[in-house]
Amino acid sequence: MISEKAKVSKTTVSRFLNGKYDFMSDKTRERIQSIVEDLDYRPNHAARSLKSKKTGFIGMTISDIENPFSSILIKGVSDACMRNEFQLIIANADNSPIKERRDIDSLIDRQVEGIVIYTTGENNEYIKELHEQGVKIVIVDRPLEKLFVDTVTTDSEEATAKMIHQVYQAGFERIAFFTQPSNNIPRILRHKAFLDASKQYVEHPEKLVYIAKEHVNNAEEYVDMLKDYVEKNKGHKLAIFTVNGVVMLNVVQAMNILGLNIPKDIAVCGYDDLNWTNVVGNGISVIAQPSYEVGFQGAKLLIERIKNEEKDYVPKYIEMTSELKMRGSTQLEQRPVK
Amino acid sequence: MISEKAKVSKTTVSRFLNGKYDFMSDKTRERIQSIVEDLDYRPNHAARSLKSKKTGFIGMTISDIENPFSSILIKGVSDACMRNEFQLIIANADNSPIKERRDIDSLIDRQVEGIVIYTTGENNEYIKELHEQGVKIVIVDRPLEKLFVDTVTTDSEEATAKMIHQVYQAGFERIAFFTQPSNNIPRILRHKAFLDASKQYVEHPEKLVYIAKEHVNNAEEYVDMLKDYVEKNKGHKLAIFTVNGVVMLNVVQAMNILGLNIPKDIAVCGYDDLNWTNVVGNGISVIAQPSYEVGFQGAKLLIERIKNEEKDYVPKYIEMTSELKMRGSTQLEQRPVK
DNA sequence: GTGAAAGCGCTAACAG
DNA sequence: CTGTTAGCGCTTTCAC
Repeated sequence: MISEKAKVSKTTVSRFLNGKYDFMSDKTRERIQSIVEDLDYRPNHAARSLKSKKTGFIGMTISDIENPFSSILIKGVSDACMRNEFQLIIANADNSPIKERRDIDSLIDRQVEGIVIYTTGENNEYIKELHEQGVKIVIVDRPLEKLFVDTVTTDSEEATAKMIHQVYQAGFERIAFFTQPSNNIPRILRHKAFLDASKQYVEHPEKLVYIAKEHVNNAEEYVDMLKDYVEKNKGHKLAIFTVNGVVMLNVVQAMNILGLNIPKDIAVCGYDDLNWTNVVGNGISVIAQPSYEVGFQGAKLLIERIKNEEKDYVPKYIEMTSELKMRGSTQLEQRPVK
Repeated sequence: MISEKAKVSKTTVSRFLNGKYDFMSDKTRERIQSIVEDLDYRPNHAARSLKSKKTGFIGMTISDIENPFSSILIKGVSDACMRNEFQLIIANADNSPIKERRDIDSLIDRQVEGIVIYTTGENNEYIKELHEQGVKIVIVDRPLEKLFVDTVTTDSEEATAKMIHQVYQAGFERIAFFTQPSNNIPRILRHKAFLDASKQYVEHPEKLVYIAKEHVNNAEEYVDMLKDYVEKNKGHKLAIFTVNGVVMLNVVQAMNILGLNIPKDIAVCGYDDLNWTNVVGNGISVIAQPSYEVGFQGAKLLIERIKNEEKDYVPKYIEMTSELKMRGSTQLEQRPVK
């Protein structure tokens, strides 16, 4: 098509399209250029991929796209892809490990050159298998149990410990840990950090752990846990640490239902730094994870792996630092209103 | 590969892979089947696309993926795609019309079979051009000025009017409209609906319109607007209607800074039903848009268009009904705490 | 029922 | 500097 009009071979056109201008005269280049622009010509990606074995696709599986946490992570990944001329394909696992597996398969079918996995946490074996088969993978945010593959995550243990210490030292006498089942590493780490950090302030921190059901926004369940906590710890200055943003929202909601005030009745702190947290009460103290950076660095790492095929793979582990944003919710004295 | 092992031609294998079992004996079918399973064989999508002209890709551009509103819309689109065996490719325009254009181009380059556009609102001409060139497009959430192409959206005018009426009738004497520049249709519609509905309750509703800058979370700007509103309307029961969730968050934040109480000092209502809105104060009254459905129906419509090529294109316009969720923020008397 | 052959649109090796 | 040739992995005619 182009080649005919320009009276050159398609090889030359191909060269032009790939920017190999050294291999042709200026005149040829200009001639092709004008025709390409004239026709607004778009090379066919499928054909290109077929021949070159490079699709320019990167896949990403998301444990739950509805989680507000996900969007900023996606943005980081997406930006890193764009900058390197990769096109991102996203698959939403909807919190289902089965769907996650299917998603990964489907991405591989599409010949993605690498996969960014924000995992449900229950496909470790399968991911390992794929990695060993040579599928390029990077794990973001939620590490796998064994670090056999590149991973970018945040410092759950340190950040959690720091927050617990700060809140105890602010004068609160009990901190409860509101969490969900420990089916992924960050939760396990945060749980552990909570117990470790707490034991120097209270006798039985494990009694202060409340585990809510996963994937359910059940106000009642939280109301019950809250009641239990208040009852068993009467006469003390209470606080709650939430394992993630979903739990935090539920806790705040349950407190509203019970007419409990933050922080007068119970202080609240924890993950994540969602945009509403500085709008509730006098602001909730939160741990802000560098999610954009996690996504961006993760994808960058993956792209490096794709570009530089190395013989001996040594998995990289990058842990990014979270920031504590201390706000009104963890002060003993409530900030005067007005 | 497969064909060798099964001692049949690749034609037959191809037939098998495409489920054309009528064209082969049971024995052949079984033989191929077992080999395919053995080798865990995955057909190459690029090659398939090249020949068949069907990539099985659907593209989607998002005006701003960080907007919490986007994720649920994406989910709807994604689900509809999955169900029809399309793979979704997402591109984030980051609120930039220029990037949006590039994204669309890039998707077309990838030979997507159709594009779902959640537009920044400033590429109408270009979208029209593409549509006329035969690119399959569906517009979701934010309609274009002229409805020349399939569109799925919500009933902005009706919902806004309803909310305004309800709040005035609840006894509030002024409702301010906090918005952003009218660079997309829903905002224009909501603005219009606000003015229309308000004029039977106040003299100059246009004086109650406050336009914040776009894309900026500038607490100060909102604080200033808020002060202005309070000052100019002293002695009245005040309310605010927000054009979207971003504005709502900013308004609530600014009220916090000023120490203003919802709804005692000012009632707040508007778009959108973000998960935190029932956790602030006694809950904020909101308009809940059926975003998932908009995404799902939009993609479904697009897929129908892809599957049934028709001669004369008559654009469809689907308007879905939003739900008003009335909560504590618009009650004259504050619900007693505790 | 099955296969041979052609070709989708492109890139890469080799030749000139 | 440029073109010829082969072929990526699949589908699709057409022939047997």
